[in-house]
Amino acid sequence: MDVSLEPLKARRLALLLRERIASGEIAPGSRLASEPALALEHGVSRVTVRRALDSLASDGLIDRRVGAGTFVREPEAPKPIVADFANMLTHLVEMGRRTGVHLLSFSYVHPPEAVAHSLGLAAGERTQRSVRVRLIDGQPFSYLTTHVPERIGLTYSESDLASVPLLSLLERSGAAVERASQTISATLASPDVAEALGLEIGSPLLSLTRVVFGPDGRGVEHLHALYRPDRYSFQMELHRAGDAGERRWSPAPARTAESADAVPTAVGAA
Amino acid sequence: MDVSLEPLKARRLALLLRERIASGEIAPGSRLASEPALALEHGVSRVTVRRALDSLASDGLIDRRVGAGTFVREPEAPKPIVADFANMLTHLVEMGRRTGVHLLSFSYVHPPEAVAHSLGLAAGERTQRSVRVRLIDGQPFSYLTTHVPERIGLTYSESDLASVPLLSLLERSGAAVERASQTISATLASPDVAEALGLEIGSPLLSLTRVVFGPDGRGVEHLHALYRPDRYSFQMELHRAGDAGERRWSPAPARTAESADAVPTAVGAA
DNA sequence: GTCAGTTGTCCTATACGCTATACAACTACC
DNA sequence: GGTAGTTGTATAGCGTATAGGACAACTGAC
Repeated sequence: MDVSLEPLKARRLALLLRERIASGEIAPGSRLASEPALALEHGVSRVTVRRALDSLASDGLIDRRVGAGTFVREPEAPKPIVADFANMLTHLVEMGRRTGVHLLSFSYVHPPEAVAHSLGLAAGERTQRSVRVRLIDGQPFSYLTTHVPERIGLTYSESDLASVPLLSLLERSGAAVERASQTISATLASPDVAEALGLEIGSPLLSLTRVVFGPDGRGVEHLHALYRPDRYSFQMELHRAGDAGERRWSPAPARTAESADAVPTAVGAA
Repeated sequence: MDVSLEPLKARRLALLLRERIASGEIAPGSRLASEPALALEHGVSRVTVRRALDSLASDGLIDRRVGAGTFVREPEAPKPIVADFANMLTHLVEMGRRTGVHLLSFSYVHPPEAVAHSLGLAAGERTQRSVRVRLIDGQPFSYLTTHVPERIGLTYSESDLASVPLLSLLERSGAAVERASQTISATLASPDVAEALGLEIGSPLLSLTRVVFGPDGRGVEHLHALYRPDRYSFQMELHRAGDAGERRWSPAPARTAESADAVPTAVGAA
């Protein structure tokens, strides 16, 4: 995908409509508001509206019919992956086997201070840094940047990383994983990430930062993952735990990956 | 909040630099490349570079000193709220008491198809729709849209909703909550949400969709929440559960809100 | 102090995103 | 068939982002 120099207002409107379509707020098959109506609604000229729609049309999201209107196309979309939480890492390992991986970068570096601190490294200690893109059905859906302390990273090779899930490699090397801490947030696609994931710059991304610790309490892996929200989201079930008046809840070891995939897409794709 | 119309190339460069700073790739306190150097490196004019830097400076990310250079400022982090997962709803109830709420909208409507379906409503059945903005320290951080079946919504008033947490209202009305299903994703700020949260249109947002069910299996509440990622993020601890070779993990009833706030800001604020 | 290098400010010229308007071709509906 | 409403196309003009250059004020190192 070429870096499309889409102007400001047009780009914003395109992104906004894209989101509404992806979230099901505008149902597939239904007619979009007319170009003049959209222009009025968003306070832009019709030319700008058309540029935004051009972008959606070229991505096959909408169907324009002269004299009739523009319609939301039925998504031939491969259903998004829904990651379950209760057995999260298990699921990830399975996924690593089912999906493809592109290794974009592999090197030993001095990690950013934040990474070094979270891993508990000594000053000046190096890490193995890898950047990978995960694919499902040939479509990229996640952009992973990992840092592993050099002493551990040396136990496997670059080609290992391109084929075997990292968690398996870590266990194989004897660096047992004991616990992990992770944070979920949201961010925008920077140019390099956008290109790798086939997105426009400034598209929304799910962001996950996970630090995995070994039994000795030392950091084993620092993962920064960026997900395309239209192809990947997190799903969990909460069940009541505790007395009636207590209002305590806990995540439940919910459904399997298969049943989770059967979740209504309008919810799962949000 | 004025919609700052940041141009194309400047915006891109600003985004890129913002990411490099946030990720720690450019360490706090260190000097940035000079403006002419950045211009050359990114193939833009110095004017454009300066516009990008203006944006970062106005956000307090960098410090420009005439004759010396521009430096990455030490983040005086306004600590973001970190929501813990294990006891999620409990935390939410507590938060509802500590934080402020603005009720933006309150009405009875025919819900979108996706909402009606997830709540298990009959065709044509109405819901009570409310839009609220949550504040912490007077700063908005979440935009909540809820749908509650009409029969339940009638048990409390508009003013109740503006002061008492919705979950408490539901329990007070006898509609005991049994389990919930939720999905986490990411999206962009639409104009109305952007204004309510004090953001620019197109800013990234954490998106959470939760459907709460009663003991009879019927839907009690449909919540669509949008969070400012710089003020709110999700945090969880994962602990190994199961045998050594099994690689099973489960969320842990982790730390309290206080200790969670002590998480390195570079991670929590990503 | 000297000097290379930095940010701050101003200028001109060009490129282009955006608006506004008009009209043609087409479609769905009455 | 008529008609209102739609998308497709073209035009002109305005505002502004961008490029490129020049100079001043300032800093830090030598």
